[in-house]
Amino acid sequence: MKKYTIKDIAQLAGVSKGTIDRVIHNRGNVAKDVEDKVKQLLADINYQPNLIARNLKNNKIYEIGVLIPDPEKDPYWEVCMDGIDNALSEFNAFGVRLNTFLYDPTSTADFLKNNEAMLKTTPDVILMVPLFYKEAKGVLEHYKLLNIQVCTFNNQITASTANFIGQDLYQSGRVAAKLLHSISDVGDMAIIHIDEQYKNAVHMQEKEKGFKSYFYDLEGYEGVILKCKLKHGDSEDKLSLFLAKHPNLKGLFVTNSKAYHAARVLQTETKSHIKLVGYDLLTENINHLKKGVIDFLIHQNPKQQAYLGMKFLIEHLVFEKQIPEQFLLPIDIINSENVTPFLRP
Amino acid sequence: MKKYTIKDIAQLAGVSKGTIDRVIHNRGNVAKDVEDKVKQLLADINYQPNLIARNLKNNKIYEIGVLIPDPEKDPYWEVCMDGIDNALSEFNAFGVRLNTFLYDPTSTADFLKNNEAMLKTTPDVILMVPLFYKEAKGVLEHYKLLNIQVCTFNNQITASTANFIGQDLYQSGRVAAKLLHSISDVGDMAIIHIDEQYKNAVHMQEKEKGFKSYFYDLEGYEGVILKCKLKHGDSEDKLSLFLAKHPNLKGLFVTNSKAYHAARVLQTETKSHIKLVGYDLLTENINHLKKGVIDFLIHQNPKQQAYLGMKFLIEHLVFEKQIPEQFLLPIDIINSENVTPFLRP
DNA sequence: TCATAAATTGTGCTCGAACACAGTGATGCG
DNA sequence: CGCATCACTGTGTTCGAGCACAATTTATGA
Repeated sequence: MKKYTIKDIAQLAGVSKGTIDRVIHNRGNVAKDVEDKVKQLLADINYQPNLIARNLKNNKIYEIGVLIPDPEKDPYWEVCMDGIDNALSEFNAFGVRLNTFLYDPTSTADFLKNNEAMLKTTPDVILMVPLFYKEAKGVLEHYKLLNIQVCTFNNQITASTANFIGQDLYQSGRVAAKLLHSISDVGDMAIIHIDEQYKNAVHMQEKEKGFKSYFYDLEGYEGVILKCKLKHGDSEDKLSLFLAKHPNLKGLFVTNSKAYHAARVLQTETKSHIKLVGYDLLTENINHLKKGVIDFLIHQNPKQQAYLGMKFLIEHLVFEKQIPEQFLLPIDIINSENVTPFLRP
Repeated sequence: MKKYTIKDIAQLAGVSKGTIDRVIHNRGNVAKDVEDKVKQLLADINYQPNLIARNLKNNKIYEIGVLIPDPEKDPYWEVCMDGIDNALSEFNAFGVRLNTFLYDPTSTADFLKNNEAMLKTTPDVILMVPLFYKEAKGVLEHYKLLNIQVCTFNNQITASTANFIGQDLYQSGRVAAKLLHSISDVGDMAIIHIDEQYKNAVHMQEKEKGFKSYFYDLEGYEGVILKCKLKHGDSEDKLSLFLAKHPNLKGLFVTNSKAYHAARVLQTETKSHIKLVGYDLLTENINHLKKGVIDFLIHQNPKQQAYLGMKFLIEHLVFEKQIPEQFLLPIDIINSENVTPFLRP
């Protein structure tokens, strides 16, 4: 069995392949009746152009610019590189090259500096984590002017045209709430924000809203939802005080990957009646999960996010596929027993 | 920037592209010194052949045989077709055709009959669910003789050469145990097998083993692990009796997608102190999950399994990619709050 | 030494889509 | 009529790898 080719169609229509090509690409210069006839024929046999042949001419190496936070500054980003490498090795036969730029996640200046450096490599497409709202917005507009296709992940910049890959953070807050509710005794809950500047605030605000909404929706819930912001350095002492002040606490929800700080406090103070839910599969979090100090982790799957971003961009370049405007990953619930398969390469 | 082509390498080595081709494919008839030199060169520049050009000649339509249980007989299989369709539409430009055969999951004869029918379509590769151990083993051996590449999913036939996609069932039993342990009061646990013939027994046995192992590993656990087998028709009455007989029950683990049967019983008897964990996102299960009668579902992701099987097979045909011997999906934990994103198309 | 076989190497065509360019026929206009 | 213009159509080349076959060089034997 053979696939239909342009030549076959030309023969069927009694014209030359040049005319078929003109019809397919709406290049004009085709007699109306011939055009209609060919279009009908194409529809009838459901013609699918051979992507392999279509891309044969294109033997350039595509440059992919990658602009993400430096894993040395925050280990959360380590696994992203694995996801990118996975995508790269899957598509390495299609001629793509990476230009990776790592910026300091605490410095907008460094973000802009690395962006400039990346643009110097004249990327065809860009994969980025837009940590800083204002700066990222400007940068994205610049890309648009340059007509560079972008994929963003992890942080959603609202009202932007960039294609985004990530999670529904509001809903993930609700998931955390449901988990804490199902494992805790009746009592108060606390939302703990650790080590986050205002710049990243959208993140934690969304999660906080979702978390609260779950308990507000509950009928007959009598506990109180507390909130506690901790800063780098004094976080564990401050949390200790917070726990002492609220003896009726039954659950903690840490809104980012730093749940291990809270876990340390709970462990040293042997408060095993306080349940703990956090985010992300950092080694230290996993250790506490296995010991039972952390009860659940929500997996934001940064690796998969980065992988998908790369995949979308490459398939866009090579096969002219459309990149979805928004791609939300499922919210993975992790406990001590199902953590291992999620750590696979 | 250009990619290295055979022509480039020929020029670099000072020979013709024919010779390069002979070296790459070990076709012989190349002088030893030239061969060494070219091989060195290939390694130095890390030559990657252009897969697009390599496959250009191949304009045949590949026939993919699909042999899976009939969703009309068991709704668990409904979503498989979606996964297959997804893969198909992703790769439809590469010329693949599907020949789907649905067999009655309760009849080995029907399985064999449909297998015969499928083989009549002379498939190039086969995707199948090997429900029945003995029959599937014979069928797989037959495929091997015919030199047909196979992907199996959902059920692992041990000691077979077929490429398998699925989950670690032992571990998923442990996950269920951990979940029940974290949400239940201290008391007895029961493993409920519903509607399964001995033929599918490997399934439930593995899950049962995992479930038990979790509690046996626990230090100081005082509850009892009970077991209850239910058959079609009388399952709900029998479960009712079982619950009455064991007043100290605190958790139920249903080892397949039929947790909704148990949920109905718990609901009518208003035994909300008994927690319930089951498998799979059937509509009825989800309804009970949202009402809070089922506490957690473990998602076996049959849709993703089928999708991956198709993807592996097509990439094998089109790009000569290796199919992994075994591909284990992560064990997804689902509660009422994170269920929605998992239902997406 | 020369014919012939064997070993090695080079050439040219194929695949399907894309596109530049050449070719055809009809019409208009001085 | 001559010729330019226009609308449309056909032809031929390109991409990179693969492979058949031609061409060349080297080895062998009488």
